[in-house]
Amino acid sequence: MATTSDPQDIPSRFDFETAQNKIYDAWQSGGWFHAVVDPKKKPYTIVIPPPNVTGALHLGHALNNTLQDVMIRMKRMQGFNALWMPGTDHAGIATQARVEKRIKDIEGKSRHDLGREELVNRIWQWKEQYEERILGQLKQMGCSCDWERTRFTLDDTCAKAVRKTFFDLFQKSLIYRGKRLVNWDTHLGTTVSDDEVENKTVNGHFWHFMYPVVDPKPGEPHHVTVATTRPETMLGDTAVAVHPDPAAAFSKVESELKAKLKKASAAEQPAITEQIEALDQRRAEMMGALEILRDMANDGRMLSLPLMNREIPLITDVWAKPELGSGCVKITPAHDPNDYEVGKRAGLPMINIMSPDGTLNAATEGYQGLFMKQARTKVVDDLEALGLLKEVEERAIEMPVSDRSGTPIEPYLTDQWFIKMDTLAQSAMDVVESGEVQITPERYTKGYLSWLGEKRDWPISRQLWWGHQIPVWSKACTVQADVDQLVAEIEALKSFDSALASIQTEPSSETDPEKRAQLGLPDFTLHVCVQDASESLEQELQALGLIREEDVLDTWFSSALWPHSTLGWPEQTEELDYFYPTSALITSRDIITLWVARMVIMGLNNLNQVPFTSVFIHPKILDGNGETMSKSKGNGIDPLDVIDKFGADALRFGMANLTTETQDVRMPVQFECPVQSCQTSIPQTVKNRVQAVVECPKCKNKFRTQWAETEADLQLPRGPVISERFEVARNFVNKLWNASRFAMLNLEGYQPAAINEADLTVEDRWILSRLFTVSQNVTQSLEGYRYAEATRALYNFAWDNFCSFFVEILKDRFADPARRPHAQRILVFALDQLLRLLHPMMPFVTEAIWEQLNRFAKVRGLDSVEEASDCLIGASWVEIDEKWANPEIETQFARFQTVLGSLREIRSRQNLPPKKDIKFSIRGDEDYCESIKPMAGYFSSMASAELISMGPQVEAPEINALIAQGGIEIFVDLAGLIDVDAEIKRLEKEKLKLVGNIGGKEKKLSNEKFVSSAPAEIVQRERDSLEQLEERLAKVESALEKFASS
RNA sequence: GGACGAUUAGCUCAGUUGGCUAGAGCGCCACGUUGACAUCGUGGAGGUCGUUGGUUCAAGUCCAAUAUCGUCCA
Repeated sequence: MATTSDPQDIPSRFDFETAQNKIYDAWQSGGWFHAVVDPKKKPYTIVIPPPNVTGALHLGHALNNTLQDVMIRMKRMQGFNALWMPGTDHAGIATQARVEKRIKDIEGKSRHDLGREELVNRIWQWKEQYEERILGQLKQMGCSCDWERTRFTLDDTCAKAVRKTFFDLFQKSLIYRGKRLVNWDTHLGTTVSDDEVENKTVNGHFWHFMYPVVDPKPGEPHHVTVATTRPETMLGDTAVAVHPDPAAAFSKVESELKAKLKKASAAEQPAITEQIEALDQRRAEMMGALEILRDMANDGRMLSLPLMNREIPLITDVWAKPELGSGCVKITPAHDPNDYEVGKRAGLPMINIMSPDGTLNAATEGYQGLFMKQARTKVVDDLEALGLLKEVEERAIEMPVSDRSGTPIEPYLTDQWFIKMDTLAQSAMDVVESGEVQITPERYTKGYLSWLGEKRDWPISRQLWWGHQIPVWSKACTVQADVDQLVAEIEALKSFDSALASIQTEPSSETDPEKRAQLGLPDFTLHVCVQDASESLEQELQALGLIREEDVLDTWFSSALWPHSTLGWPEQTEELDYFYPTSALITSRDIITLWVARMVIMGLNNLNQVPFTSVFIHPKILDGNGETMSKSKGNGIDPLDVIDKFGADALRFGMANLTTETQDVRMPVQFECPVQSCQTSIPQTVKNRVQAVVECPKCKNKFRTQWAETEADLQLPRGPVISERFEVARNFVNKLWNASRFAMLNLEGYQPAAINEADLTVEDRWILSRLFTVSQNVTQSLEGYRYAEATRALYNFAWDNFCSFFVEILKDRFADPARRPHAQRILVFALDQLLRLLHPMMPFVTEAIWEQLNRFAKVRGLDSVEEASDCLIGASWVEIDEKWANPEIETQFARFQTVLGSLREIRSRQNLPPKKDIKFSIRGDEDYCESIKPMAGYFSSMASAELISMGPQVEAPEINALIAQGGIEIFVDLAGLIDVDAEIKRLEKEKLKLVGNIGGKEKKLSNEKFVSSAPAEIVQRERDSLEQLEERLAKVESALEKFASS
């Protein structure tokens, strides 16, 4: 940014590196980001989707935050009290896993070596470091967040909201504790939610085992065969199931296959027919045996579970599929979701065979201490030794894997806290169905509704240390009398207050009293939930022997409160009153259910008001291969690298430019050679993106990537990963900068004054009319989240209208002292408006130009002049009076553009140097010529062409080049210049094209149906167009004849 | 298995309620640099709109199948 007042010193490139920090500081010190409650203004609020403190921001964040800032800046300029609430998320499991791994890698210590307090301390240190980095990245991008309000999902304000909410739901009995089969991450030692589990297809085996039948009767088999992909779970088997009605099951499968066959295409049919035949054969072979097994089950026959010397029943259950395997299925209720359901239906015991660390527990006798994988080998070997292994099949199996640690998930039966979802989910469905909350693009509402529609209870406890610890103190009570006594004791406590503490009794999950007695299980567990951190009550409860729940809450619990917790809830702050509900939520689609739905639920529960009225779901950025970008793949782009190379404005404009409604976007990425003199772009491939060191194919120097680890590799310079897709935007920034530079260079002697409408030239009216259209378009597009449309409108206007025509025309006018003052005023006004429109997308360069414009033309305007605001960020949004919309002027200007284009084309095809002056004439009707007249002078300045005559009777020069279009003919006098061959070639080509077009039109118009059915105006348009084409053809033909005869 | 999206120029993408010769940027070709900009200017080449059927006077656009890719859910 030039600080001198001499416009000559403005550099021809925008120095964004220097400008960005300076401008950002100025915005901050100007207090532009801080929104204070002001009843006189309308609020506009966005809460940031808080980035996880797990690591630095990636390009997806850059996109997400750009879109928010664009909206906030526009609304701010429109006069709204715009608040963008920033903050970060503690991201429970993700962050803890990350820090634990780091400590393990560097110090070789586990979390248990450190202890809870120390580990949490370490994570706080990590958080401080990454939060600073993340917020720094947002600032570099130009985000205008209200930093004074920055929140963290684990800070005191959020903690208060969490405890209040938990207490409220607990009191309403919407939170409960229960035994459930959960996804267990053995590496991290915690439950993970379904959403944190990824299913992978891997090559595995399908083992067939034989379980001996106890005392088989004559005619009954001595063994039952079961098959499994997880042999080790057999140690926890409590039954084997067979279908209660095999015949019915077979017919059902058969009729399904037949139905499918009917619908199937010819290509698919043979395969299905084959399946039906196989089924028939199988039925014939197996039906008898299955029926015997079914009868045995009904008769209460027992099986002997090998290795464990336990007897387990043969039962009937529909989960057993006669069409698969042996038709029998082993049931392990504590370690498989489907078996769990069977176990519940049949009232089977549920034997947990695993410890939290993933080793087998005492229930497995000889297998205790082995990891599941080791146990698998041993179980298979042992069964084989007993002669009970029948067969091993190779097979692709689905394996659930933890997102966070990459270890296989073990289904595990354990006590967890849940939120009951039925009424809560319904409330969140209602507000979307009624349109109170609107999701854009609309198609995402379907997923939102169907997910909520399942109303699955939400498991909220996590066996972690990093997070909000569950505020519940519990104690087991052997019998009811104990419960009553304990409740009385609690209620008698000095600090007890029924408004602040709520009591729940949880009956044992073991419903059989005898078994409870046998296993020494209590009848009840008493839970006390304490609303606010109250040291005295907590101590008194502990004195009574109650122990605080060690688990923490799912990280999404605190995120769900984000729109109101950040505004101070549960305190009734004036901010909450004023800024809530927020206006828009802008986020990515993968967290619609995890986050968006839950915010709606919690907002409604806590405030009886939706958290936001509009949700925009933006696209995802994929790499050139269509894969999602991620650091673990090596195809991730650091927004800071893009900013370094192209500037923050280019990053932002580029991001907005690819935000269309329908599509995810592919962004091919490259390494950039870090050698200053080289900077070659090296396309990323699946191969080179995982290498630690890459060699530049051009300069042969090596550079390191994110994978570099060895001392030697780390010595190499780093090669950033960038994408050339930001070049367009960078060039656009530069174009704007230079057009503005042109303006500054021509503002000497500028005198502000209102513009007299009568003085406006055609091009002035044209640019005003365009400005009106574009500003409308941009405003409407952005308000509908159609960012790409807005960028296109701005790009085309700024480049094609403003720079290529308006500024070019002004060059001529600036040369004339009489016309200069007016030209200056209109240019200053147009630039002023353009800057405002571009500011939300490209805040830095527009602010830099604004500052210069203020230096040379602080007072400006159209109908009246006034002093412009010091900062563009605080300027008002563009509102052009509709009176300037002028279609006639746009048509008139288009004629000028056509003539100019024709001249350039002739020049190009005749190979005439740009500076070579030419003379030309136009033959056309009066009206046309009249409309060209005011701009006739610009043909000289813009095409070095002099208009020598114009009118209906103009004679063609003896030797000429011709272009006929739009009902006129343009003749360029080429005496002594002409390249006849080029001219003939060109004319013939045009003739060919015209003949083709005319043929098409004639055919269309001779079609009786078209003429009679199509709207009259469409038919007329076709007729006019045909007439014009024919006219043009006649002119081209006569020109050709002339060359032929000469 | 279900839901949703995509398929248009070599590449990345636009294309409103069906209606003039389907657009842009990059890349490519030709020409051009002594005052806004070579991160530029001027001109040009390049597309049977995935495939097949249907509706219509008229289909890139609507409908139905189908193929391929992607995302989410099971």
